Parts: sequence; C-alpha cells; structure tokens
Amino acid sequence: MKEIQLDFNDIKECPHSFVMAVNDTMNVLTGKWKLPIMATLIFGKKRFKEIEREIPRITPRMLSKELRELELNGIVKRTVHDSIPVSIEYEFTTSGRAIKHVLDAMVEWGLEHRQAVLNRH
Amino acid sequence: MKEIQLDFNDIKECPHSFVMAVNDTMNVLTGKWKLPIMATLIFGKKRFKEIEREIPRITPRMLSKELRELELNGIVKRTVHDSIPVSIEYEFTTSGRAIKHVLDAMVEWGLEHRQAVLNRH
DNA sequence: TAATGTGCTATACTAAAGTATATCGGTATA
DNA sequence: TATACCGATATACTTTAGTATAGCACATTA
Repeated sequence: MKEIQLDFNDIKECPHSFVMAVNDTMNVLTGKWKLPIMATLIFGKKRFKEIEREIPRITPRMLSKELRELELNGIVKRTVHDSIPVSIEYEFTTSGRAIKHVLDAMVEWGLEHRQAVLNRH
Repeated sequence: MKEIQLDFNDIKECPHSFVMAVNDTMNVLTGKWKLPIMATLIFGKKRFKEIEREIPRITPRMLSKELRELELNGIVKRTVHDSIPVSIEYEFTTSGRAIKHVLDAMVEWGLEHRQAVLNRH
C-alpha cells in the first residue's frame, strides 16, 4: 500500500493538520474496490467469501489486499473465531463506520453537481 | 483521463444515482495534484504560472493535464482574455466551489479518525 | 475417495498514473 | 540581439495499480 503524498504542504492559508486529515481520508477511499467492500459491510459483519460473492468481478487477491489496507487503516476489524474450522469475520470499526458522513457529503455534492452540469446544456 | 468505474452497481440496497454521485466526486478528487490545485484557487482567480509557482514540485505537463480535467468536469472555468499578450485565468465554477463541503467532511472525519487511532495505543 | 468450501498467497503480467526533459510560438525587456 | 516570461505540448520513461491464473492447507459433504 503506497501512501499518496499530496504535495499540499507548502501551500499557505491551510492548516497542516487539515491537509493531513484530507490525505488520510483520500488514502482510505482510494482504490477500485474500497467502496464496494465498505458497501457490503454497511449492514454488519461478513466473511471473506460472502464479500467475494457480493462483489462480482473482484479477485481474491484484490479482496485480500484491500481488506488488509482497510484493517491497517483502522477502518475494518478482522476477527478470527477459533471454531473448527476457523471462521474469519470483517466488520467496520466505530471510526470506520463514521466515514459514512463523508460519503453522504459526496452523494449530496455529486447529485447537485450532475444537475448543475446538465442545466448548462 | 480515465474514468474509474467502481463496480458498485451490482450491490443492492444502494440507489444507483448515489453510486454515480460518489463516483463523480471521486473522479474529481482523484489525482495527485487536484487538491493542491484547488487549494490555490480558493481565494480567487489564478494564472497558469501563478499556480505553477505555488505548487513546488508540479511539472507543467501535470498542471496542464489536471487543469484540463478539472475544466472538463465543470469544476474550474478557463477564461482567455484577448489582451496582448493574451492572459489566461482559472477559477472555480459555482458548483466547483461547493465541493468544499465534501472537503470539510473529509477534514472532520480525518481529524476524528486520527484521534481514534491514537487513542487505541 | 472425489468434490467442494474456506481464506487466503505467489507469480507473472497489463494498464494506468505520474515524472523527466526538451521544445514551441508568441511577447516583452535589457 | 539575447534573454526571459507566458501557456502550454511532445516524447520517452518509471512507478503504481490492478488483473489473470494457479495453488495451498485444512475441513466438510456426497
């Protein structure tokens, strides 16, 4: 996982902590399968194969990779149940679930912007 | 400019228009220099060289490319003043400026999330 | 015993994003 | 006349992101 380092740092008038915050958020959301994966977890815990089945063209490699990134970023919690056989569950952390507010803002702006663009033609 | 097609479509429970809205927003924000460029335009119009000077390591190729994308996406307006020599100015569209609400949500979540992660250790 | 499900990883590849460097036609300035 | 600023574009390259395909250890079901 390569952290995108937006070269924002040198731009005045914008607190450094804000820049870092936006970078953090972008790093969480960037990646082709991040949002589909999060969408599957909205209504609760899911197992690897469940997520895989719900996202049509994803490969296990990508699912594994993106889940690991989400876990490292503290968005998703991975729990190993030591039943036989072991089952493994993925779910949002509290902080991870809160990213919904960002998505809500994106939906709102996206809808408005699409209208604005259409109205110009 | 390649449109990221998040394969979100097949996931039930989420209106298709919402998915498109989030995709639109992500397409606008994705790209290493998009946010730095937008940051320079917050306080008003700027010329190509002004933006270039304010963003330390950007190359003219990338600035040109990202500005063109922002223009195509209806975020930024490009105005050619036919003075001699011509000067060209870039500024936010109304709809473009409104993306600030999304950035605000990202700042808020980013700050809270960073705290949440720190508190766990 | 064979086939199937679970939760992955390894290797090799293609495609997309970003960088480096040079150049261009016009205008203004020394 | 030489130099520099403006707003870029062209070509070639490297790096990162994503895909394709195979396989593995273990357990269950037929």
